[in-house]
Amino acid sequence: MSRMAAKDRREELIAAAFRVMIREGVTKATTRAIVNEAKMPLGVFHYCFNSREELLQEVITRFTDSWTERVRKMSGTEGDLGSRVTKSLSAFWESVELSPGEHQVSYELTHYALRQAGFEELARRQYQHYLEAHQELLTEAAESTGIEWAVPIPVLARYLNSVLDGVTLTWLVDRNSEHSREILRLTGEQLLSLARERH
Amino acid sequence: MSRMAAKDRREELIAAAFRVMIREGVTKATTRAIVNEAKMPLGVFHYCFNSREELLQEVITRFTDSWTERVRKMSGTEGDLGSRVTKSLSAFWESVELSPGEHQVSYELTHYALRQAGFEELARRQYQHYLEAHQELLTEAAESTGIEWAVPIPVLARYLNSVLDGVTLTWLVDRNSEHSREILRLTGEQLLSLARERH
DNA sequence: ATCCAGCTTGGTCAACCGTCCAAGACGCTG
DNA sequence: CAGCGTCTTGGACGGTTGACCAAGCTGGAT
Repeated sequence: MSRMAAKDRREELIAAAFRVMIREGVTKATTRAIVNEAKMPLGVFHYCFNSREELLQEVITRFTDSWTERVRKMSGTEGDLGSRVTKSLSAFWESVELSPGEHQVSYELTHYALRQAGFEELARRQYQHYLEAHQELLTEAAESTGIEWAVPIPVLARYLNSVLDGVTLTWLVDRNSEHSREILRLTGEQLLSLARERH
Repeated sequence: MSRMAAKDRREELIAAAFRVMIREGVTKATTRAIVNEAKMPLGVFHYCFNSREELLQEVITRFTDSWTERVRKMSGTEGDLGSRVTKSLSAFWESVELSPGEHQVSYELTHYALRQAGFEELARRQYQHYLEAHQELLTEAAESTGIEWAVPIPVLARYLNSVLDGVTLTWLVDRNSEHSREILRLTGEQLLSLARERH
């Protein structure tokens, strides 16, 4: 194998682990499966990482960061509240149908973290960031369209996050795209009914 | 060990497996952990089950059946639509806070089934039954209070199921009971806004 | 040219896993 | 009591896993 800095190898291993997880699930992402995917000898693994858990931790944090960033970019910048909400929800759903594996892995990682001693905080941080991203989305939408929400933003953000989580999970199981889209449309309407003129 | 029919041992093993899963997670429910929990020698396992998968399959189907039955019993039988909805949602949430482990295991089993070859159908059946249970709940509530839903029942049932799934999952991570209850209250209101006089 | 920190590699280890089996013990039936 | 289906048990097998290590290699600094 050509010589490579440990830092660079870490990156490639993380990317390889991510691919394996999407293809075969988190539990199947063993040290051997990962180095095999990265086309590296087994010994590399524990030269770059102290443990498999350390890699998993890295995967989780990167996953969280990349997804929150993507949520932030879903914010539309023009049009009235209705079209902005619709556009955001459509963008979300597009990402789900485009890469279902990523979302499936996301759930698996959450449940893995909830069970793994010392990882609970990572799961909490994950959802904390999701909720904050949705809060920003709602806040910005309200401010730039001159309305205010009839419900506290943190609660509304959690409502939004929950619906998206639930509809995604259900879709991952039965792949009913038609009904899923209907729910997002319905959710959009419900959201609009909670907006009122700023007093 | 005192003599016992294989059928009876199967039941005890299933129950033991269930306890182990709640305590330590689905992946930790190994054949040895299960027989140890049931205080039986290891050899018993493959005398009662052809494989670990066969046990898992049994656990999943029983879990599904027991939960759908519980959902059906959440249907209130008196009062107007508003109080019935509130009561059902409260009953649901009570069950979540009372036994979080069961719900956590439910998610883990779903994701396990989605990855296990030949188990996809089991996961589909699980959510199919949940959706049907919610449909019955909504239908019965509408009929006995003289209203009709402004949205097709299957879609509304999926909406309800998604919200409950999402809020439960989020709560399992951050345990924010206050906000979770707020969401259920909000969901109840949204539901009521979708009910109209039968024409 | 020498040196040395950093990188590479294959093999090895103990632990754990699902599965299987031989040999025996039990208890009902004829 | 003899026979036989059913249950019981401890041990064993092959495979996989995370982790570790000794030995060698590489390439830039001195």
